Amino acid sequence: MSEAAAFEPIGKRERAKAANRDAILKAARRVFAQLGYEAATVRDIIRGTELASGTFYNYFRSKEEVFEALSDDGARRFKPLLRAARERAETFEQYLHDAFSAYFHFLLEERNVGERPLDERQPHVRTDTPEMIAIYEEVRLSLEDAAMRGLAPRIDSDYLAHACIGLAQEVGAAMLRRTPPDADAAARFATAFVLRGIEGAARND
Amino acid sequence: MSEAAAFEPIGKRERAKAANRDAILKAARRVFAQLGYEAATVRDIIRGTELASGTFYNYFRSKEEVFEALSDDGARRFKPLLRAARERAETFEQYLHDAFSAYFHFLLEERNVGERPLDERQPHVRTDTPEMIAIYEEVRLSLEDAAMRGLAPRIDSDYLAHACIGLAQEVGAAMLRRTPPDADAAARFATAFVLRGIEGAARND
DNA sequence: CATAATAATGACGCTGCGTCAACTTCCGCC
DNA sequence: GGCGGAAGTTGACGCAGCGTCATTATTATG
Repeated sequence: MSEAAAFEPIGKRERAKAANRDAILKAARRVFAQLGYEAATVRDIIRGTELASGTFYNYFRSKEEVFEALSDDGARRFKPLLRAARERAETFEQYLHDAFSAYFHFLLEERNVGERPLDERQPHVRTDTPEMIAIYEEVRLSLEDAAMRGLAPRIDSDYLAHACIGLAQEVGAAMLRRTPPDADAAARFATAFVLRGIEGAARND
Repeated sequence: MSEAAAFEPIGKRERAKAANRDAILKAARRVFAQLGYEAATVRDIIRGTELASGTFYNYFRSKEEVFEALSDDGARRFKPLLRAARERAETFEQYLHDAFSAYFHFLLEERNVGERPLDERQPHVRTDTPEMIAIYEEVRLSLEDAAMRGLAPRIDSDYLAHACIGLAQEVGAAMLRRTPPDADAAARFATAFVLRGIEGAARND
């Protein structure tokens, strides 16, 4: 026992905190999926754990903050994929395809983790957490970078980034509604669309 | 007095109902703008009127339903603009431009009506009301129609419609954040982008 | 082992929810 | 005109979730 403790450098306290935080996030994911974000309450979340109601507030200030933590989490897992696509890409088209493909596959996986039947009546909520804003920046920088290197025409990169993101969001949502969802097809669509779209928009600056 | 009443065909009851419903919607618009949708409560809304709390529930089942009514309202006002653009258009490009232009100008006006300082920290909420779904259908049909008549290539019209809508939403939001917002520039961007984008996507079917 | 530091607990007061019996207002009819 | 009933309004009520905080339990430290 004592040896086991010796092998474990971090304190019991620290471990418990991490575990609690995790339990809350896991429960929240479940509850949001089941009841929908709007209907869910802090009490519902905490009931999904072994903890007492007061404990929740040692970790998060509100339901909203939990949601942000979850989004942030997703964004944080996704960002490296995007960056990898950027670094790996040799052509602009390849970058676009990899980025969209990564996003659509990511969406698929996330949905499966949530394993909800996806009852499409609940209002869609989207928060702009720091990590999500960072993703926007990543996209914008990639596009500007490509423009700099002559791979893509110069263009209003702010609008362009937003156009790509909006497109990805909506096409992604549409993809998820299909049976079976085909992330690769969606990625091909988006890539082709944006690739030529940029040329069109460039002509118009 | 009696003549005035005679000139007024509809009953007092009916008029009061319309007025109450309207008062609630107006108050809700104000409250949502001021406190943000999430933070707003039914009580806040009803306090913004002369009515009693119970009366609210004679008109709406919940805050969500009020929000849907407001969105529906917006969508209902916007739809004719879209349809007009479709009927007026002689080229596909013109249709696209008119549609985007209508949307971006519509956004600008709606914001001014709300006259909020637009404190960009509140989460963005989007509900798919019947009227908004109808708009999606309108867009999709327009695009299919254009494809049929050979004005635009045949293409996955579901993805395409979603791409256009997502693009319009995000670019529209970005436009609103600029000072001053330029709806025409945004419309030109979106039109050019989509016009060529479609060609690219078509090649990929 | 004693003591301090830290975190978990759940009862508490408060606020908003949706309901409903009582009340008010309006309409149709004699 | 005025009476009866339908339609609509009202606000108090019971209930549930909120966020807090004094208390208790657990862990770290010397």
